[in-house]
Amino acid sequence: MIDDHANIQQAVKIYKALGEPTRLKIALLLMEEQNLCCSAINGKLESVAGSTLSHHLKQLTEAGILTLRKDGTYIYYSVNREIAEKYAPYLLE
Amino acid sequence: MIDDHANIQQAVKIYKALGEPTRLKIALLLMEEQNLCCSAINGKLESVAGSTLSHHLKQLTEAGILTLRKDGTYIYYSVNREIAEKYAPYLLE
DNA sequence: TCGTTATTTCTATAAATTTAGAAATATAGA
DNA sequence: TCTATATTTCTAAATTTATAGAAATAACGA
Repeated sequence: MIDDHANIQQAVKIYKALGEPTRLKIALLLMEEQNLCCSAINGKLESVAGSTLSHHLKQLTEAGILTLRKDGTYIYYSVNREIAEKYAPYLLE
Repeated sequence: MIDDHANIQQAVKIYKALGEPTRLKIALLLMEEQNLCCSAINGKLESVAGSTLSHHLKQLTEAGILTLRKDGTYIYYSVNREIAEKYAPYLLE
């Protein structure tokens, strides 16, 4: 049955998160250079408001695509490679 | 550079297509059983209007996830395995 | 404590997407 | 040709999503 598929909802979340240009670029950026903080990511994207970036990072994180590490005021993001391999190896190219 | 990535737009299209529950289910259905026609697919989904299904199939096809073969009045859909492997091996599980 | 920087939450608006009914198109068979 | 079935296109309504400004929260260093 189709329901054998582990958690279709989770997969939808992952693909929805990656199916938006800004978020896909964020994921690709983080594949090139792990452990970037919000403002570093923002510096590499063209004109996105902080609040918008925060919203995108939240979606990517809630989908499990990104992990984060807090250090003081900063939050460093990285790609979860296991998720990328299983759901979107395109990111690993 | 991030732009080394072949056709980010195409990847966005693919992930956007898969990031919607009905469309992801269609793709999973077609992994189980290739060469289903519109109405056969519709019979396996709960209550979707024909026009809605048509719209979803169009998106999946334009993203390259599905291929089609016309035979008379019928159109048979299948998953493009190369695309699935590269972008969404989750489908192959 | 104060001021600065990093990030999030709240709120509203604009844009995009999902959905389906109705009409249109296409093809097969009687 | 007529009829029935399969699928698409057109249109519009409802829902969701992306966006950013402003205010809020958090943590650092002076």
